[in-house]
Parts: sequence; structure tokens; C-alpha cells
Amino acid sequence: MSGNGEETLGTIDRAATISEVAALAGVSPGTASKALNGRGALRPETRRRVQEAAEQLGFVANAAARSLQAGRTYTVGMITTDSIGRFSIPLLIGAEDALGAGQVSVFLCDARDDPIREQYYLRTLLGRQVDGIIVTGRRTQARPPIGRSLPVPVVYAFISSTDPADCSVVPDEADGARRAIEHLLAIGRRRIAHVTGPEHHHSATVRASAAMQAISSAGLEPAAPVLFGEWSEAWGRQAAGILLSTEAEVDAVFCGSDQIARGLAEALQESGRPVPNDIALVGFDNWDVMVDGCRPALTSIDMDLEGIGRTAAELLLAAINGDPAHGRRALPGRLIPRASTAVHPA
Amino acid sequence: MSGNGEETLGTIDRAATISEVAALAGVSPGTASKALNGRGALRPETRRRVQEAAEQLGFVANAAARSLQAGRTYTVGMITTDSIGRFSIPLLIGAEDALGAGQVSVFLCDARDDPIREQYYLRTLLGRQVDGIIVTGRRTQARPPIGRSLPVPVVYAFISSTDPADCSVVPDEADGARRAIEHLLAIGRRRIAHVTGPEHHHSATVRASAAMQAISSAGLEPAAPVLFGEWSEAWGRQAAGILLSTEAEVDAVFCGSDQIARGLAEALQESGRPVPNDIALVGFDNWDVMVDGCRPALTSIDMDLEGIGRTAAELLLAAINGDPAHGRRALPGRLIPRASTAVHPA
DNA sequence: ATGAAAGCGCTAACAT
DNA sequence: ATGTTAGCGCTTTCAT
Repeated sequence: MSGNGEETLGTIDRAATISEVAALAGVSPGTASKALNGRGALRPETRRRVQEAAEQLGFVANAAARSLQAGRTYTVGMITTDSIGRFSIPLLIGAEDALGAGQVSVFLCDARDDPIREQYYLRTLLGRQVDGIIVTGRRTQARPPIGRSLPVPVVYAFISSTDPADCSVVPDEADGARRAIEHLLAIGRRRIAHVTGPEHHHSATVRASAAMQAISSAGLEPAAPVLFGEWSEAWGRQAAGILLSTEAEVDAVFCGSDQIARGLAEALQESGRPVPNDIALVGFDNWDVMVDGCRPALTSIDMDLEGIGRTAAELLLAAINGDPAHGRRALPGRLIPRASTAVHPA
Repeated sequence: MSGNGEETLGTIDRAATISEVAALAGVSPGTASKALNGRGALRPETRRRVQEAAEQLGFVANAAARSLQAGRTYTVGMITTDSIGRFSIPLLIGAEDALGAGQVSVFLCDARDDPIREQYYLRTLLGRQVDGIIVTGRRTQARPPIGRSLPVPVVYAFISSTDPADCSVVPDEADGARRAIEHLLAIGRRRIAHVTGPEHHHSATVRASAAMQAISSAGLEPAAPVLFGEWSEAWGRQAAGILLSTEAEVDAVFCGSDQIARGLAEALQESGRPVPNDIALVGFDNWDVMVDGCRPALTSIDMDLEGIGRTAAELLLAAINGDPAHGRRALPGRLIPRASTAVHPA
């Protein structure tokens, strides 16, 4: 075994302290602190000397010592209630973006749908004196607050808290569904069906009822009752069969996810019903590999997850600075048009 | 504006300190510390009283104070050199798994392929006195060390460092490619082609040359020269056309990625060449949405990214505990057989 | 313009 | 068995 005191390859043992910097520059630690933080009134020459010494020793201030005295850590925790996945990444990137710009670091915790782990991480984060916490998850359904009377602000991103006093940032899924329907109407489609995920899934029901409502608002009837199933390509293929076997003369399908839409696209074309000429298709999620892999490329609703992550982080920073927000903010999505709806309006 | 001193909804302002706990329990801070950490010799009754007081106040020890005095933070940094993405997630989960078990928290930093950001994060992490750093990235190609003479150990995961003294944990891509070829040979295929990503991409060349070598080792010739292209389904479809237009009687294709394989599968079936009966197909990555969405379901090579993340974290913990490892460790992958190669051996 | 000293919250060594 | 003290590295008064 190594590590028994011999020099470890290219590794120095200890970071320099500000006292060492001060000593090297021939000043007191207090003066060094001022010099490095641009505070106090120092001779430029002194400031320079200290900075050089710091440089030379590769000095980086010890954040623990700093936050111990400042009462702030410039650190936030991010807890994903389920697992880190496809949806968490853009959220994370967005949050990291907004926080990193504010010199704030992120502790990432993956609770994996386990309430025990969740509480364990919550305690850990509080022990680490994070300045705030972002709670995320894969489902948009409201969940009970992660804690009561926490000493730091919490913002929910993508998911929301059942407590209306909590601050949540969520996608406006109903708005997304409406945009999808309106787009299909705009290209002249009138016999629109909706195929989506499981009926017990919040996103599925929200999107479905908004879609149905948008169809009625246009004075139309849906071409078929909503088809609930799974969030998979296989279900999309199956649903295509169901739709084609009815007498309904469908001319467009809005799907609850890109995967479902892709499955549908495949099955429709195989049955000799070209997309979009015969049947136009809109997906949901705007997931790159799905919308690009689909033939034809898939028009889809983008929930702007990165924006949600960024907004959540900004609200958290505001709360940390004493200006907390409350309630649910629903961010609008965008429709990204592609070949699966590229036809001339009627 | 709120936050001006009025009570913020359900929020307490300050976490309790150990002195407050001690006062409530009627003991000194030192005794409280011993009671809560199971050290020293205390009357069970005293220990209990302190624990109750801590409970009552919702006490969680201030990690900054603790690490300031312990010289350890029980924190590691994870820098993704490119962006957080599909490959980073399993790595992250694996690492988080191993570290979380050791009560170690993870700072996540996304350097986005920007050396400036990378160095900024490195400094940040060092300032936060992390006990160690994991460096990851989307490409397996070796990269220059992230820093020289760092005061903490570093382990590279998925990517590797060009400095052989550094510790890297990478997938054994050549081994994976060999397994793919051997599997195809085992089901009786003899005319094997290889379609993969860009020639300038490290993974593409490593996998391609290992595949070619495995084919020669069996005393065979490849059915066609390696087809280099993109990591996309579109390229897979295109490559299918190329293969079918030659006189080569291909009976199996090993693809450098699942996306390429899926594109091939689609195009082959459309050209009346059923998979796997006519042409068997093996992908690479074992990416769930691709292997399951593909028809037939796709046999693929799994690089065990989670295992790589876990191993990297374990090696980092060992290094932190004074037992550093050096050099590159290549972890073997696994072949996951599915319908795209499900035929009876010849 | 600079230095000295105190204190953030905790733990470990020492004293009682 | 418990209390007291010092100090981790930094910043911030308050002196000088």
C-alpha cells in the first residue's frame, strides 16, 4: 500500500492558508484578507504584494471557514425525488446555469423515490447549511412538502408542492396541449384523436382534458375517445391499429409523448396512411432522439425544462436574498413544427 | 417585498447550535458533542437528555464548523467536462451510490466543454475543500490532466487522463466489440459488416479495429470495409442502403451505436431483408429507448456505466483514505441478447 | 494604512 | 462523568 507518508505523485498535501499568504507578503492576516477581497483602505503596493503571494502559493480561501463566519455557504441542494433521468438533466442544467453565474454550487441528491432517502438527504443538506433547496422529480403531480418549518427556502421545479404557500415552477401542460390542437386546426385538420399515457398519470389526464377542451372550443368533436395506455412506442403502434380499425376518419393525432407519436408514425406508414398528408402527428416533450429519429421528423411540444430549472433557481436565489415567492408558476411551452405537420393549410 | 423581518411562512430563521442543545439539556457544549457523537464516557441518562434536547430543537450539526476543525469535508466534486447528458447520468448514479453510502455528498459541476469553466470549477471545488474530485465526460478519449499537483486525489471516469500516473476508470470498448463479433459468430454468421460513427471519434476507431481483429482471428474476412459516418439513425438507414447495394452478402451487422443499429433495422426490413433471419444486428450502448423501440428488439453491448461510476467513486474514497490507485482500469461490458440476434446457431 | 483580537460552531485534549 | 479551553481559517471590528 502506498499513502504511508511518501510523496504522492504530483500531489501537495495541504492548501495554503491566508496566514501563510500574509506571512509571505509580510503583512497581517487581516490585511491579507482585505487585500484579497478588495475591502478596506490599502496601499496599492501592499495589495499587489499580497495578491502575488497568494498566486505564488496557489491560495484559495477555505469556504468552510468563510461560511462559518458569514452564515452563508453559497451552496444549494438539489433533490430529485425519483431518479436522475431524462427530465432532470435539462432542469439541472438550467438551475446550474442560473446558480453557477451567482457563484453558487450545487449539491446533487438522488432520492430514488424513497422517502427515507429523501429525508436523509434533507438532513444532510441542512447539516451542510445549504442556503436553499430545489426539489425536482419526474412527475408534474403535486407532492406533499418535503419538510415543515425548514430554516431555508425551498423551490419545487417541474413537480409542485401541495402546499399553496410553497413556491413551485411547473410546465403549463394544458397550454402545451392547446398549442398542439391549435396547430393541427391551423393546418386544416378537423378529425383529431388523442393518444397518451396511463390514465392514472397526472400529465396524461391534464394534457388530455386540455386537448379535448381545445377541440370543443373550436366547435368540433374529437375523432375518437382519448386512448390511454403507456408511455411507449409499442403503445403508439398498438393505438394506431385501434384508430385505423374504427370507422373514425382521423386526419390528425396529438400524442401525449414523442415516443407514442413515433410508434404511431411507424405503424401508420406501414398501413399505408402517410404522415402528414393523410394523418398529421404532434408529439410532446420535444425529445431530440425521438423527434429526429421519427420519420417524418416529429412536430412536438417543448416544455422548456431548462427554463423551468433556471426560473426555479432564480426564485430560490431571490428567496435566499430575503424576497421569497409563493405559489405555482406555470411556464408556457413552445410548439416546434417539423415535417409531421408540414402541409399547406386547407 | 417581504423578507423584511416578518415571520416568513413556516420558516424558522436559524438552525440550532450545539450550545443551545447543551443549554437545554443542562450540560456543557463539550459534553453535548460527546453525547451526540457517541464519544467519551457519559451517563446513559445524560446522553439521553442531550439527544432529546437535540431532537426537540431539530439540531443538525453545522458541517462547515465540523470540517473546519476536522480538515475533511466529506464532500467530493464531480466535473463533467462536456455537458451533463445521457452518458453522465448512469455514471453519476453509480458514483452517487458509492459515495452516498459513505456519507459523502457530491458537488456537481458542468464544464460544458469550456476549459475556462473547467478551471473555474476546479478552483471552486478546491476552495470548498472537497476531499476529492471525479472527472467525467462523454468521450472515452484520453484528455490532459485537469490540474497538476492538486491537493486532493482525482479519478477520471469514462474518460481517461493522458498522464499514466493518474487514475482512470474506463469501459473496455475493444472487449465489447469482441463480444459482439463472437456472439454473431456463435449464431453462425460469417459475413459480418461494421457500421459506426465518425472516423475521428475515438470510440468509433477503437470499436472498429477490435471488431475487425475479432473477425480475422476467426479466420474470416469482414463482409465490407468499415463504414464510418455519424452517430445517428439517419446514418444507419443510409448505411443499410450502401450495404445492400454492394454485392457483399452480408448476414450480420455490428453497429457502433444503438441508434445506428436502429436505423439499419428499419431500412433493412423495408428493403425486404428481415432481421434477424436474413441479417442479424448488434448495437452498442444498450440504451433502453433504442433497444426496446427497435423492431426487433436490439441485442446490444452494455458498458456498465453505473459500474464505472461506482468503481471510480470507490477508488476515490480509497485515495482519500490514503491508498491511491494509479493507471487505467478498463471495465468489461456485457452483451445483452435480444430478438435482433435470436436465431438458432448453424 | 495596517495590526490585533474576537468570534463563527464544533470537537479534542486536558482538567477537574 | 462532566466542564473548560483552545483552535480549525477566515473576516471584521476596533485600535493604532
